[in-house]
Amino acid sequence: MATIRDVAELAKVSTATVSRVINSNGYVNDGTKKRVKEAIEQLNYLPNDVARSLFKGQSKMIALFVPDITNPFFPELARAIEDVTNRHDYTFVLCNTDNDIDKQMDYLNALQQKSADGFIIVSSSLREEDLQHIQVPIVALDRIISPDISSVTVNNRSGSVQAVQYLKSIGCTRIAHIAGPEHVDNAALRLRGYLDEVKHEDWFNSDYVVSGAYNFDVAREAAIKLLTNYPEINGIFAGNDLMGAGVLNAAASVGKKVPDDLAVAGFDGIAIGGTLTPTLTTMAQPIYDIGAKAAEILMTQIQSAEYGVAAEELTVRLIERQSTLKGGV
Amino acid sequence: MATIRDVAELAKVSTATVSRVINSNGYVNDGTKKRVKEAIEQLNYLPNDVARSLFKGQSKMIALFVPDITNPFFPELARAIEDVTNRHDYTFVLCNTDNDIDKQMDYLNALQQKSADGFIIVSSSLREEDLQHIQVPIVALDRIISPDISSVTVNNRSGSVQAVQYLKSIGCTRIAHIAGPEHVDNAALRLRGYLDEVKHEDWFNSDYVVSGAYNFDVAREAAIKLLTNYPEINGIFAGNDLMGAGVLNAAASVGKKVPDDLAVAGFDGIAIGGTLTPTLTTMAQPIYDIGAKAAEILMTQIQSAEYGVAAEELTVRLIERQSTLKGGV
DNA sequence: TTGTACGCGTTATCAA
DNA sequence: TTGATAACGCGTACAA
Repeated sequence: MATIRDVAELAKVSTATVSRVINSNGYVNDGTKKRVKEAIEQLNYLPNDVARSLFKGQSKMIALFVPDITNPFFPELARAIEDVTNRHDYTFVLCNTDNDIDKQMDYLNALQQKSADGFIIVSSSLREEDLQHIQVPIVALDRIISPDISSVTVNNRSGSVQAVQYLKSIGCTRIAHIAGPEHVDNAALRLRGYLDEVKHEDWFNSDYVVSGAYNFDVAREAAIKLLTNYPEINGIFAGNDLMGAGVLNAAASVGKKVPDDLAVAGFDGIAIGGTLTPTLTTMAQPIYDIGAKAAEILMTQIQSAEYGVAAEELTVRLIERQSTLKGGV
Repeated sequence: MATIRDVAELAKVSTATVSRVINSNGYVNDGTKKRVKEAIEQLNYLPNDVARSLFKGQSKMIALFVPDITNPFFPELARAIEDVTNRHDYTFVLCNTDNDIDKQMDYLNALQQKSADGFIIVSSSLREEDLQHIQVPIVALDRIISPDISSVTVNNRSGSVQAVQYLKSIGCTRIAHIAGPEHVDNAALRLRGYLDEVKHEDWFNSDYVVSGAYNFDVAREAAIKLLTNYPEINGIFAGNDLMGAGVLNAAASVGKKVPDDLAVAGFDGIAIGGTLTPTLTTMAQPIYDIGAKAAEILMTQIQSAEYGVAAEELTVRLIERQSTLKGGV
């Protein structure tokens, strides 16, 4: 690897001049500029980013923390963030945290030692105080960690209301809910939204709410019990698409036809919803937009130290698919 | 952020001694060692990795190139690699290449400038000559780029043979194949495996092979046509699980019951196969193991310059699920 | 318009 | 057993 000194020698100038040419900084004669550029070309010179980082205290590197990239919600999010990151000539680091506090703290330290310029964090365990020693911008996703930390979220509660209203509108008269883990903010909000819309119905029964743990198998078993014990149920709102898939499979097990006997809607809008049989109606989060927005906010905050705190709430939208469209499939 | 000099001053020693303590290098008196450690503790000192990298020419950072992390095959792969990477105190960089040559070259250059220590590459476009200027270890996944570059692959061809044999064994007498893109190595191999097993059957008909482009919708449409034109087909081997999902949906559209009228098997063993209705039988690649193996090889090669070339071929294995198990669902 | 020289924070060599 | 110092490659005051 050629260094700036090699270029300087070949072009018969000082390293300072080469540096000026590279960074289009300060005055440099057109003739010498040309000589320098030729030398760069000839030596196939590329500046050493590590030396730059050491000097600047910045690495042009940002990191995304997710619990597990294997969770189908995160790949699209990661893709969006990486796209923006790359467009700005930043490097994208991915960290799987399993929501483990120690792991997150370790990543945080390791990346600070590498002069990482910012973090985008999806975590249901990290608290404000865990982040206080971080000297670079942070954007929280999916939940608000503190009023001092920028965030991008969606309208989970009203989105759920909308989903349940939709199920009613297509004729469902007994609607159950498969809920996610109580301690996860968005799961709690989605349950609230469901309750907002059904708790005053005379048919409402608290047994219509069961826990599916955001997990396919758990949701499947829960749905089988539900449909067996309460055959009158003709609509299910699942707290996420993965559990929606479980409900679909459960329905087939107990001989309920979807959507004729039972309408099913999920939440999230992950890609697999469109590959199920029947394809799954869902309240879709604008996953790509969430990631892109978060990355843009982070880029802005990195560039201008005093940017303040951003708090964006994006909007979910209904995607109607076969699981609620009678005469579908 | 405290520096090594701050620690040195506080402990009344030179930076050299602090360095020795940090890296357990060379002799240092127990008493002074203690003083140094206390100073480190007190100042909350963490060594600056950028300075270290500059000195060593290594960054403790490796990168994974995938076409698109959104493709459901890659998250589990990425997870495995990141797990190993993290365990070795390396940082994991993720790059989506879209299989675009220019993008890959750009990433390669950018990461070399950052002194990245190694690359794991999934690419159907990168050629040996594109990689010749890279000075650090590379592991190729899913296909062999050159005999000089380490690789981890699976037995696509014999795996496909096995899949088709299995379909025969459960009673399929007319088996079609939805193939992936011809120019993708593994798709070509899987097609070969299918042909190995059926081309001499008297019922074999070249129209039984259709292209599904490794895409859900394309495969779905292709399968609908296939099942409509050739109602005698009672088994379909899809070149990957995504297309298998498309076949499942197609079957529902044309009123074919899976698995009773039609058995379906896919390839890859991605997680969504287990969330479909019916769940999808598949020839599963050991995705996590592939990633972990690749990462281990890379780590070894980074540590010992002269390690030679590794070429591992792992084995796919059949996972029987509802789509081929009569009496299932 | 250009060059000199220092500093960014480490590690390793050499001498003491 | 410890310390002074050069080097890693770059960017920027400051001087010329």
